[in-house]
Amino acid sequence: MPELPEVETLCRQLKQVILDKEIRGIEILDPKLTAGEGIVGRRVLSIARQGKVMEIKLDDGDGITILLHLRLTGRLLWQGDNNFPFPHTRFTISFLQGRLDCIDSRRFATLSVQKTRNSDFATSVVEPLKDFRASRLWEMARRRKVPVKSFLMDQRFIAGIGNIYASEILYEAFVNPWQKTDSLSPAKWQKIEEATTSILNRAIACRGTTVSDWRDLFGRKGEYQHYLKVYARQGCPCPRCQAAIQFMHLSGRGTYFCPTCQKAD
DNA sequence: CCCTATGTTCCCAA
DNA sequence: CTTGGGAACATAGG
Repeated sequence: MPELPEVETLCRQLKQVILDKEIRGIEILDPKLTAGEGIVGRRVLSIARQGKVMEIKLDDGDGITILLHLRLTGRLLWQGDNNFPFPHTRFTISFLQGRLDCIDSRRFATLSVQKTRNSDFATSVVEPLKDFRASRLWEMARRRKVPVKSFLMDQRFIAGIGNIYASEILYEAFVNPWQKTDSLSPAKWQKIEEATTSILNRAIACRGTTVSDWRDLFGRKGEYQHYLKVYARQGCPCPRCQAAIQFMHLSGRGTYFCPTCQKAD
């Protein structure tokens, strides 16, 4: 469910409620999850995101970091009034001011606690809103023969783009999802760079895309679903040329595109 | 009962 | 080594 804009939304909202607050307790309700040692009594130093991974840094000399990946159906919900936990609540972290619940029907979400790493080593993984440059994409992709949609969604190369935004980005950039990365022109990479930046920023401003499960930290739906141009719109007219949006599988994932606007080079 | 699903990882075959 | 396909994980909803 959560891709980069959704995780970014949660990070920003979490800062409003738990930054500098002390953890009073943790309760693990799903036996699949084991982490959680040593966080009680610590204070939240910072909340950040790397791709779809949330990093909550806690203070102390040997600072530790909570790492959370929500996978497909994970949610975070702030319960300011100590309400009863929702069904499928997998763990809760309590503060004096309220409780942070992780709800996850399919139980794919992962939680871990690690010693805080000193600084980010120069990674080769691109963060779309930081160092996303067409030249860099070209450099990574020029010797590969994967479909460009698979490349955009490959977290080893680019952090945070999932199935919804990959379809939207390629539509916006006039790129065919099946086109192999080694055959994309620099001009197309430039289009991809621009589309990615504008779409992800707008989706963040909309607090994410709610097509089924997604809710923000306070239980509200996002708004970007109103701006989707191809995702989940098979048969609808293309906003640019009126051709029917098509749906096909690519590497096992539903892929939406305009057969007219997104022809391969 | 059938199919689908916003993610990731692993196994296997070409 | 690269790439693609399929299954697995576990569950809800149409």
